[in-house]
Amino acid sequence: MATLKYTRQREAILENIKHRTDHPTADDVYQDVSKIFPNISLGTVYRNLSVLTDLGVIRRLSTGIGADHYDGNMIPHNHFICQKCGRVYDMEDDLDVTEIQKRASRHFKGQITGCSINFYGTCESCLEKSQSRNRN
Amino acid sequence: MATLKYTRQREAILENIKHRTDHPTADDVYQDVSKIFPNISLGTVYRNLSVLTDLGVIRRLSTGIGADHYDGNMIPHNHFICQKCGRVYDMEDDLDVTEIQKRASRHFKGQITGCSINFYGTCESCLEKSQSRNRN
DNA sequence: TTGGGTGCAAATCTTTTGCAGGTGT
DNA sequence: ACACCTGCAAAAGATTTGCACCCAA
Repeated sequence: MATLKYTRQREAILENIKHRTDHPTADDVYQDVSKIFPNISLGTVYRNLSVLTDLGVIRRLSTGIGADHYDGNMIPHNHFICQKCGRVYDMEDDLDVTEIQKRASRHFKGQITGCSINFYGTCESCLEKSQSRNRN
Repeated sequence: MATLKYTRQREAILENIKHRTDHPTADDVYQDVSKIFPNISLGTVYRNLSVLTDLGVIRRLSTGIGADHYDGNMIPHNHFICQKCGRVYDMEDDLDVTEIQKRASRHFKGQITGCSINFYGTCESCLEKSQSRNRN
């Protein structure tokens, strides 16, 4: 099997994701890491994001709006996706995904390894924007 | 505002989605509807799937694996997404999304209009396939 | 030394869009 | 007639991949 090999690029990418809380896209990470490695390529970023996701070190969030986002916070939590601006927010709910997953497994013949709960709507920031537009 | 106008293409697309239970992609629908309208274009299928989704007549499912899928069943239910084959399955769980959404709204300043719960893993069919491979 | 990793560019896949002509209402 | 819709094709956006060179182990 393939043995992972250390690279400064991969470290920088992981560092970047772990140290930010805004759920960046691959391109967001690329923009940031380019400041340290001006020659890094977007392909390398994509490859490493996939590797890190497969390792379970970071989490990929498919929002259904534009590019996938990535989350360095592996403590189980759910997300809100703004359908106006596409931004991803952490939810502070009391949903125990582990328990939900266990219950769902009882009625299902396949193997369930994960569960994600996404909320959709308009974020506070976008609500305010449309309110000020309506005042005109 | 734009008033909807009847077209045979749109009817055929809606018919197709409503009468199948396999959560087709835009291209799946295109393949099927092409049998009735050989000249229909993929663009028309995409446009109509968006219109119907916006109307709330069908539901768009973003799986994070390849193309979006569509669901003609508007009775609230959740989905399982096989990470091996990308297929989408209906879940028969007892999760009350309305209640979950209401509870989440209490801790959130934006406006929540929807919630989707996705389960991930390997479906029964793909489990069997990998079992038979291991016997070799 | 060698197999994984990188940068670059091309390719792929999915979805959107501009436009000219067609069609419900 | 007037919008809305369609087919076609090109464009756009996101992600993957082939390849030659590089580098950590």
